[in-house]
Amino acid sequence: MGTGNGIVDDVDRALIAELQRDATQAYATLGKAVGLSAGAAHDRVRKLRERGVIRRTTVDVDPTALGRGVLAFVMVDSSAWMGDATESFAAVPEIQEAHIIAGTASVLVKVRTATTDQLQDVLRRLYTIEGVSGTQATVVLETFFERPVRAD
Amino acid sequence: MGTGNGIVDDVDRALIAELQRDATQAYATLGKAVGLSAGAAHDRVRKLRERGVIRRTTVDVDPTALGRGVLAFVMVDSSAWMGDATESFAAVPEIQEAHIIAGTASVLVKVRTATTDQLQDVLRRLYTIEGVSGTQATVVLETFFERPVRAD
DNA sequence: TTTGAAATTACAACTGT
DNA sequence: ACAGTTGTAATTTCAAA
Repeated sequence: MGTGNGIVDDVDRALIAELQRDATQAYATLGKAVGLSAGAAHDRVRKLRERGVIRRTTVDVDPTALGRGVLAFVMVDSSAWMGDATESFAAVPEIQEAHIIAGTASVLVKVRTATTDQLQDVLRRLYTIEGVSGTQATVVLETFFERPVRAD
Repeated sequence: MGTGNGIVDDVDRALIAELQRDATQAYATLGKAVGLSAGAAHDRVRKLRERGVIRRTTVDVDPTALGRGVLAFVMVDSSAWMGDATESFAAVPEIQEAHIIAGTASVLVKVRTATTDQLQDVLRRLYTIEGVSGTQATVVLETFFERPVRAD
């Protein structure tokens, strides 16, 4: 069960850490950083992708530059089981993450909007999801940091 | 003030959306997807990087495969101003994100550990940060989705 | 599984429009 | 600001250990 098929050794972890830092670097550079030839580094990274350890190569953007300067976390209380409400939350583009949480029957969502007015509008739309009985929004004043999952 | 220097037009947004989906694709492919030549696409992406709109190219990993299968959000209450406690939180490797939030003097952190025992240990270490007076941990049972910031 | 080399392909800079 | 060209550099495949 789970995705954890196969073993991720220390070299794999070092490769992943390097790729998290900069996925544009050449395999020769990458290999040198972990003590491997370019070809060997290429092979291991390919396998990490095949096995799903590396899910994708992507870019990190500045949310403010894209008009998503307001960040908030919203607790969504519900009167029913929300286990298969994925699509309902995914349909709201401003929602970046959605998690089912322990405790009360709730979903925790991470929301990014341009303004607080738009945040309010997202809350309104959350109430249209079946089973949703309440929301508690927490607005972020300053982000200390957001970083990749530690690989080592 | 802010990072939002210059304009991000619709073509830039389309480029970013494509790169978020797959940053390994060639500039020729990327250009075709948005109706640009390879060189023009390359030019615009370079400028987006220079301006800091694109912060870095990185890889998304499966947390479980790296032994970070337990996800929790922790509200950290404090008796003092936490405005310059960045380093204290950054020093805890299991903390993936840390944000100052409105309302009470608090920090919201996103934590990933292998086990709930390790989560407990992180909570213990949080209490060693000066000014921290309490924590409320919320464990995630299931993640619906985690996706990039919407570019369009 | 790694290395090393060869063929393919993409990158990155320049020029012209 | 975009397209086309070109030299340079990287990727990717393959044979061999």
